[in-house]
Amino acid sequence: MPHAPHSPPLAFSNIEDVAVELRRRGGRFSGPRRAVLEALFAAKGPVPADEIASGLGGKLPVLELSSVYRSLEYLEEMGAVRHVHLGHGPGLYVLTGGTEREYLVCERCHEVTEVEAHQLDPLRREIRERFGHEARFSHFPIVGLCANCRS
Amino acid sequence: MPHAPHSPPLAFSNIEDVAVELRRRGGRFSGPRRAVLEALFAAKGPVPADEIASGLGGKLPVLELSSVYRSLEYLEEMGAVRHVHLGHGPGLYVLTGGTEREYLVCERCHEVTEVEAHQLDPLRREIRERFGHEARFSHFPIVGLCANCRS
DNA sequence: TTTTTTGCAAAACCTTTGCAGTTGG
DNA sequence: CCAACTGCAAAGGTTTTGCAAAAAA
Repeated sequence: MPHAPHSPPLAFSNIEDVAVELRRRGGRFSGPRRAVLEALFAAKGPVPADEIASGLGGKLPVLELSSVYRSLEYLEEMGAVRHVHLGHGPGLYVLTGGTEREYLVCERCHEVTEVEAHQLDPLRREIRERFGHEARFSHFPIVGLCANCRS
Repeated sequence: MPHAPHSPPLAFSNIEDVAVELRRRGGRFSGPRRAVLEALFAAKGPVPADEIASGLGGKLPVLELSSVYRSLEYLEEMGAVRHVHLGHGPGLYVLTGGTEREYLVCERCHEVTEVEAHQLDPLRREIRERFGHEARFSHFPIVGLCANCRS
């Protein structure tokens, strides 16, 4: 499947893959780091740190919020995780790898539409040609009116 | 949450125009509101609330930060002001009206490029056709690598 | 005078940090 | 064992809020 995003997509398809890379870098695969990864693998979309800390509503271990932030920071540095800001709330964390997703948010009903990154490639080309800027829509969403709210 | 005024872009070209509309809505044209507007008219780009509060570096009156936030909120509700988030710092406020501007930010060198809104119309069309979403790029920037950092 | 708005202080919210103790390798 | 990591507590940065006093109309 030919989609060539920008950076080499370290696709970690399971927790053990992350553990291996983490140890390769001299890191330790601690309880909290494992639990954060479990939460992220279990989550269906981007999640805030405090939801991870509270064990995604009860099924996973409860963690110290500051440790969650530190784990997320570490995992982000190693490229296993990224975060997005879809509005005014807290940052939301997702696993990288697999099919990269980007976000459209409706400013009226706040509906969030996930799209696969390569679906925005024509836009990226347009922007590159026009402004020389290589757009990633990976940190902030495209905000506007969804089809419903337009009418 | 991103709120852009959906109604016709009221273009206020000077402070008195805002004052008139403000009073028409039953509001009062107080000292702080005037000072906030002066700061925004004086600023060359989007500015954070605390810079407005401190009189843009000395030439304008010093205001209470909470009053600045309240004034900005009011002016935003009446469509004279909007705010953007160009990164992880505080929100940045700008006047609406006149030539609307949108922003491209380089994720490496943090350079901010202002573009006139209509320059993004082809992108908007593309997005509308593809996702039915009427994009405004007015609240978050388009983040990516600028021409320089790409090479 | 009446209602809105301000100033101040305090809190709320999200995130980071210092440090002593614990733990993974 | 020892560096890396965690828990806890505290602080940092941004924005909001409650309330009595001040000011606009």
